[in-house]
Amino acid sequence: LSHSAKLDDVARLAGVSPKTVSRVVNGEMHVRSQTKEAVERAIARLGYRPNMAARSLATSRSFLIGLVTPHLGNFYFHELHSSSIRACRERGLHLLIEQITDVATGALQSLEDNLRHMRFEGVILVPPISDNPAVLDLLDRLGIKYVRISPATHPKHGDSVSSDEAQGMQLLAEHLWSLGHRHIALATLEGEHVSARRGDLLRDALLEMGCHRKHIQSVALNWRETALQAGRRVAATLLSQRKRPSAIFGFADEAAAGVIGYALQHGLQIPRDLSVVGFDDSDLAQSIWPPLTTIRQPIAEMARAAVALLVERSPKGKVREVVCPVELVLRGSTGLARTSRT
Amino acid sequence: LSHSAKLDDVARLAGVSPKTVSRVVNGEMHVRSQTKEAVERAIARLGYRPNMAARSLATSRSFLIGLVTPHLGNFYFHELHSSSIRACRERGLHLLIEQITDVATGALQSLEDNLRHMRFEGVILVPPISDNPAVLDLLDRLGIKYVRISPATHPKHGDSVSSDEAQGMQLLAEHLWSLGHRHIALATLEGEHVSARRGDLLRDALLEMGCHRKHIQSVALNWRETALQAGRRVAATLLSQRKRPSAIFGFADEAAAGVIGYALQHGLQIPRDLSVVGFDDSDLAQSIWPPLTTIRQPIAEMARAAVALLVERSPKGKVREVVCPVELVLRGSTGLARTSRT
DNA sequence: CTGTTAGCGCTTTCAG
DNA sequence: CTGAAAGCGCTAACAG
Repeated sequence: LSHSAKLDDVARLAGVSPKTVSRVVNGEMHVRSQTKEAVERAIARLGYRPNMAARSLATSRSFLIGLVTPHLGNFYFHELHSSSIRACRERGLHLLIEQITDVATGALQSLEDNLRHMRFEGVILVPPISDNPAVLDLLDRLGIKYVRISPATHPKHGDSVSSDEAQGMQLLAEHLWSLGHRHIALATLEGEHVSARRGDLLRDALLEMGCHRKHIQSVALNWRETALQAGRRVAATLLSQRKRPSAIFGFADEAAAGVIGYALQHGLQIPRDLSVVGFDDSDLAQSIWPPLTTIRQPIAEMARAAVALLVERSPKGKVREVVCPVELVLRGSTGLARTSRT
Repeated sequence: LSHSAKLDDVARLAGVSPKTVSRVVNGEMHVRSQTKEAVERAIARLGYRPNMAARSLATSRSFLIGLVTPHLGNFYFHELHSSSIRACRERGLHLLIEQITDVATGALQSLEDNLRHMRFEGVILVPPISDNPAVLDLLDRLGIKYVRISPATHPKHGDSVSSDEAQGMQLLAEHLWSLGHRHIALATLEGEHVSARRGDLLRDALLEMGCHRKHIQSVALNWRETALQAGRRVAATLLSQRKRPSAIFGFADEAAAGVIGYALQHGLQIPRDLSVVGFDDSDLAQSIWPPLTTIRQPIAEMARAAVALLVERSPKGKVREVVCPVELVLRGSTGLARTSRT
């Protein structure tokens, strides 16, 4: 097992030409199974592994996928990152994470540098970057394929993979409504992207169900604070009102956890006095008490779909939009609404 | 701005030889500033970017650093990952994350495949993988440089970067002791690695301070549940005892948060009835209520040190062990111990 | 200080 | 079904 056997070494040992070895390695057909076996034996004996750089140079492929993501360490992002790594590996590709904190400043230039340097075969855009026009333009200009995860704006602008957010919000609305909740508060994120959109979708679903517009209250949170803090702040605001909502939706599980934390601490019982729902089905959802009723999106599946879109050539400029089903996960944070109070 | 200008194109436009361009690109000296400027102008005009693959092939360098990490999405790991990415970028390297969930099964083989395929220039080992003998052996066998983050076992086995855990535990012990705490419980993780070691260090510090051995109670948690859940479970156990500790240490902020959550929910006030301390100074520490007294380790600095160790050749097989200082972060989760109770 | 030559390890033509 | 030649874009080693 020499320190690094080359293709030629394998060829010599197997008594064939380099090209034949290459064929076997790349799984091309038109190789007699007998020679193929001989080559495979030689490969095994020498512990041969193709040299990525050489292969890249010859094929002008990079075998690299980029993941452009903000600097956020919560469940959703982590899950998306690791699922993407796995999805790439399944196809013999490698994933490089390009973290871009601040789209405003020189970060965009630095992203451009990296994109041109790495020659990614495709790029996955994580929200809210999937809605960032500057990044979209950059990619278009560089002619790099990309797929947008859960975009909320610029429809038909590139391939995308989303979960069925509308369906999720519908499920949540039905669930809360059926429990008798009529005063519902929505904590969403400000800006133009999925999390922000969730509030609208939930409101629409509730209105359609017959909920009074005035009984739906929404609070837009900013990105400065952690979702947990934001949740606490929202709870503080909402629960100090004379007329309190009987249920609160948090744009993410972390926010919902913040709401619960604040409520418990101030003597409310959940779900007796307040129902809380989240989004993501993160590990937190099961870890806190009471465990969170929430919506699960199939992140691993979404990552796999994204890589597939990148790899499989799109049919003649057709924009492809994959939508994955979501699931309502019922847990202990929701219960019957108590008879209305002042 | 052609779609991909090569070194030769730049050379032609600048009226110099390819080698000279190469020199400029790689910042070698011995280039007259006049020619250098001409080359730089040509590079700018053509939007030239070196081709990684070609460069790799020629230099037999990969410009790639691997980060071997378990599948864990909490603050510590996220911070370590993104800090490492940045640290690599600062040196013109790229970081590839190799996630290895289950060291037992074929994961080790798959890791070997990847390591040999990618030809990393070095590998960063995240705990508890930094203590995994199988992985260490593999790396030694493949002759790949590595640096262990916060190893707890196999001392002197490769370069390492740690935070000064003993100092951290000392600070925590002093803090709790000075507040009058005499019955202290330690929630640690089972196994042989940093988090497990913390309990011992804290116990030692407390003993030295004069704490009765019998008044230090420790609970070892397993990896099955989330840290938050583990924290809740520990709290449930400890707080149901006749003789309750007046302070609890959680091996990580998440665990401490679990303790706090459980305690609040069961009518205890913090820190009036119970003081809680954590480790990491994660975002959670500031987000929950009361905010957590904890130890901060300088993760970004540690990542930078790790990359530095990988890049700068070690002096003649000397094992280098970098230890970074930690910091006690005082917040609201600790307070004076109440006069002892039954 | 600058240029020339050769080749990194693989894959692509294009012939057998 | 298999092989020979040429080259991907860059840099090493040597010359000048």
